[in-house]
Amino acid sequence: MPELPEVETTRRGISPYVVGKKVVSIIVRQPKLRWSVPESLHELEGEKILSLKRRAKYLLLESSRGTAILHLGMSGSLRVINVDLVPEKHDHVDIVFSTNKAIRLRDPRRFGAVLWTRDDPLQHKLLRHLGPEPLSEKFDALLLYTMSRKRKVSVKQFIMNAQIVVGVGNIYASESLFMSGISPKTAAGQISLKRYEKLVEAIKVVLSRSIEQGGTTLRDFMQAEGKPGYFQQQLNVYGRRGEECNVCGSLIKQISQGQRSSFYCSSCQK
DNA sequence: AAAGACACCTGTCCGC
DNA sequence: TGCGGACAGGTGTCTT
Repeated sequence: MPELPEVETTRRGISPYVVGKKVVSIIVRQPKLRWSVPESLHELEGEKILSLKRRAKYLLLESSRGTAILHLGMSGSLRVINVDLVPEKHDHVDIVFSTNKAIRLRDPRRFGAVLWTRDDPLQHKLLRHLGPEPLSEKFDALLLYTMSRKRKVSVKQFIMNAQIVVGVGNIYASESLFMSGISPKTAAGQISLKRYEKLVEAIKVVLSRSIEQGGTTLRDFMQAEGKPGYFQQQLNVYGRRGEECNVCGSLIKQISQGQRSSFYCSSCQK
């Protein structure tokens, strides 16, 4: 479900209910997520949340004793609720605050994660080797150009590789490639610096626009307060197989790359 | 080292 | 209308 814009939308939505608030309890109804929820997570109980940060698609709830690391996987969402709201089937974890509000993790497919670290979360095994944030200055055309030389992997899979750049998931990879006029099938190593400049600009524009719109709701993504995202109205190719290209009218194609669907316009993207 | 396949899990939608 | 199968917004791990 969530790519970077959806995770960032979630972070902004829950932030007022979390930062500076005291955790009174953590309820784990289903510990079997992607990894088992560790017992040590309860070290957060009694602690005040000092900050709520995002790195890639991970959310980091920092306290003086350690940091909870949350990931929403494919189907996870976080909602702000009143503590007495009856949990439903896939509501696996609640972090309850002294305000009588809680953040509730719902995740039907259970590809998400809730972890705990006492150390610098950025040095955690899962975060340590991540590439730059796409909306930071560290992410630029020269980086993509340099990292891609001699690489035969398709450009679409290349920009979805979190070691190269984080946060570009399946929707926004297709959308960014459309905006920059690059075919998803092109080998990463064959793309010029000039074209990577276009691609980097497109990734930044697509992601920031989506954040402004509250993310993309395809099926079930909801912001923390229950509203859907609105960016799906601006999708040019994702999920539009067989429909007319908004620019040239050709029919949008769908192919499979690395067992993920890619959507593109074969006349606008070369 | 890079690239590809597969794993994890449940819900929904498509085609017959 | 019902059913099986394909597919879904992610990513770590194993094999080649």
